[in-house]
Amino acid sequence: MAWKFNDGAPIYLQIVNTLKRNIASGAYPPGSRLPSVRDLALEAGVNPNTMQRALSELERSGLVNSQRTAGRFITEDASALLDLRKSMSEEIVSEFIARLRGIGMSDEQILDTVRDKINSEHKEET
Amino acid sequence: MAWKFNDGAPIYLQIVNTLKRNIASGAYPPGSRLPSVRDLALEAGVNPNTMQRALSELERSGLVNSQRTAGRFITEDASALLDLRKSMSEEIVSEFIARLRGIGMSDEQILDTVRDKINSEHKEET
DNA sequence: CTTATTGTACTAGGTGATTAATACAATAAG
DNA sequence: CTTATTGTATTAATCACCTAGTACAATAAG
Repeated sequence: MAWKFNDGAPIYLQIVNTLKRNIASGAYPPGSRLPSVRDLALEAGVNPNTMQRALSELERSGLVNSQRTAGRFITEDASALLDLRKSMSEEIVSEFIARLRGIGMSDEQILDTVRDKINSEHKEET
Repeated sequence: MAWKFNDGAPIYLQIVNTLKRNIASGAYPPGSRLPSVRDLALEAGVNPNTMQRALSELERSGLVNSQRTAGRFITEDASALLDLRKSMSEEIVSEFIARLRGIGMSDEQILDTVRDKINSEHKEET
């Protein structure tokens, strides 16, 4: 089934984020082989060129490396993966706090909001 | 000085968000008059048409109303502003939690991360 | 060796976003 | 009344993104 592309941002950038997320979460383990460009494109429901472009971006960041005819592989570099995870959460948290402050919320309110949200979801155990 | 446009999302959508943020935070008080389309475009560093498009979007959501030649005004509807603030924070928090969960973080880790981030910033009082 | 698969490159076309340059009616301000 | 300002509409041109289709060299698999 095709992946979901929400905002108006370029699809290839959204794909990059999705792939990064899958790498950071371990869904694509270190050293594992990625599906081929064509298969990934089919899976995502986009043109192979678009997927190729997204993968080229990942290449530049060193998270994956391509071996001409054997396929693409996730880096074995454990520290790179730790860095990825850390930098991603850093960015996500910073952006989150900045956004809520931007609409006039205090730090206490921000923390409370997160706590409430998590707790309210845990209550929904029917 | 021109506004900052980060991601690859369409500028007019980013402008809509910026304006919503300014309304939600009270930077643009209820009933107050917005700068003209041309002035806002100049301030944001975009073409007047782009600003016009963003403002038309805001119009549809009922947050502002235009009076032909007198200018544009923020709605006086206090409840609409409360709703805006609430829905914006709802969306921001939901997206935030989903993102961190997406890279494999537990709810406890998420809460800790926010707490740490806020506390670490408070330490920086030279 | 033969063949299928892989990453990669290239051209072309369509679409939407953005800019540019005007133009106009309504009206607040003088 | 006259004038400047306002929101709004229109047309055209440019650019990035996306899709489509094709092609090629390298190599793993048979």
